[in-house]
Formats: sequence, structure tokens, C-alpha cells
Amino acid sequence: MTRQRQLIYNIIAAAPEHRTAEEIYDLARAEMPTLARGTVYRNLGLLVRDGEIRKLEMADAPARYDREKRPHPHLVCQVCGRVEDLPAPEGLLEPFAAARGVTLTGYDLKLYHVCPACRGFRNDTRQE
Amino acid sequence: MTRQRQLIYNIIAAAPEHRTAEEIYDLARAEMPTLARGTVYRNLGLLVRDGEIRKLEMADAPARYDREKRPHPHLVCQVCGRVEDLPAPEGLLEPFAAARGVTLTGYDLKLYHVCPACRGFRNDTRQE
DNA sequence: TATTTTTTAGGAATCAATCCTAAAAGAAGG
DNA sequence: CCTTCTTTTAGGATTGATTCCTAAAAAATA
Repeated sequence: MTRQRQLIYNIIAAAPEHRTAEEIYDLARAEMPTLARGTVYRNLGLLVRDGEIRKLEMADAPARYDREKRPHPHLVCQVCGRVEDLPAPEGLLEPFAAARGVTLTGYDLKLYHVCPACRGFRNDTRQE
Repeated sequence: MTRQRQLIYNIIAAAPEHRTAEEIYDLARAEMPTLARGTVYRNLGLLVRDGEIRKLEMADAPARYDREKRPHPHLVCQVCGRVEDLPAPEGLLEPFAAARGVTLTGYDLKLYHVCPACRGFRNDTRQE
């Protein structure tokens, strides 16, 4: 385990934010100024491959990384792109797939909405 | 409506395939050899904006385009990347979102599996 | 048909991500 | 700690998808 990889992992593990490679690069450079961009991408790839973190492919935007290893859906603001984790939809997708004779190996579920900040309301109805 | 745009739309509308911009470009060039790549991208964007077609963002691969305008999930082969349409999961996602106080504006659901061809079986259990 | 507006072709530019290579750092053993 | 072997890094070049730019062409409008 190199210092570079540990640093990159720590940045992701330390916060629930779903950051882009570039954001992670910037944060990491603050602590290790010689860190190369390619090193960040390569280590992110390795961490994903080893199941330490998850990669989130975003529509028309750079990928983001999630410290949560278990599969779960995401709530994405259509306007600002902000991403939140959602609890896994227990027993929702499996039956849907099974009913079609499909053996699920994974899923990607994004729910789009407009977040309170982008809606301009402060009296939104979301809990959390 | 320009000839270029009509041609691009026709290619998508004519088949259930989920093609990439590059594939559409190649098919279109067969009929209109001077067509520019940028014209394909621009028109795909406009068609998506106007709700004539849908854009499918793929993981680590170029986007694909879908003639089906209604929202619906996709079944994606992890190995070859092949994409199939799935019927809309009526009343599955809305309650899930509503239960969390979220007003859904859209969704993106991809189910991953390994298609029969990639599994190497011919006795698979999928219908259709 | 003349005028105004939009779109195109073609190529340059951008942006995220990957690849390349010599140098540096880590792992393993004693 | 030394030495050796293997992996990883920095830094920059490269790629691949997509977007942008501009003068010319086509479409819409009158």
C-alpha cells in the first residue's frame, strides 16, 4: 500500500461526498503536491476493482466516487448534479429481474429530482 | 427539419438497436457522405432535448441512443455491453421515491447481467 | 424571389481518462 | 539495514468522445 493510494482512499472514506477524480486530485495535492493526476485515476480504478469504493458514472459529467461499498441507488439533482445515497430497495429489483428470467449481477439506479436548494424552497418535504 | 436531421432520426427510429453516435454517423455517411460528425452529435442532442429519442449513458463506453421515448429500464450485458429495453416497472420506483419525500423527475435504471451469448450457453432461460 | 435565420461541413479544441517510461518506492529475505 | 525483485510513481504525451468555431449553404419567412 503506497502513501499515494492510502491518501486517495482516506479522502474518499472520510466524507460522504461523491467526489470527482479531479476534486480528489485537488484535495490530495494539498497534502502531496507532487501527486500525479494519472496516479489518482489509476488508484481509483484499483480501489474500485478491489471493491473498496464504488464508481458512479454520471450523465454528461465526470464520474464520481462513493465510499459506500454496498450496492444502493442514488438521488441526483438534475440542476446542480449533487448526489445523495439512498437505502437499498430490498427485494424490489430482484423479483423484477427474476420475473424476466434474468440473473442479476448488479444494478445502477439513479433517481432524478430537483434538490431544495435548486428549487429555491426552504420548506421542502424531504426528511433526513 | 433538415435532411441531415431527418436521416439521423430515421436511422434511430428504424431499429431497436441502441447505437452509439459513431455507429449512427457511419450508417448515415453511407447515404450522405459529406455529413459531418459534429452535425450528428448536435442533432442527437437536439432530438434528445425535444424528447424524440433518449440518450443512454453507458459505463466506461460511449453513449447510446434509444428510439423509445417513454422512460424504461435497460438490461445491459456486463461482458459485451449489449443493451435491451425492459418494460417500465409500473408503480415500483414512484412509491420508493415518495416514501422518502422525493418528487421524481426521472430515473435511470440499468440491470446488469451476462447475456446468453457471453455465458456460452444456448439453453438459457430467458424468454423473448 | 429577396431577406432573415438556422444549420451545415470541416476542422480545431476541449475534457475526462488512459498510456508510456525512466526513476523511485515498496516488499521480501537474510 | 543491504540487496534484489517487483510494483508504483511523476510527468507528460496520447486517446477517444464530444463540443466548439466559422464561413458557406440551406431552410424558413416574407
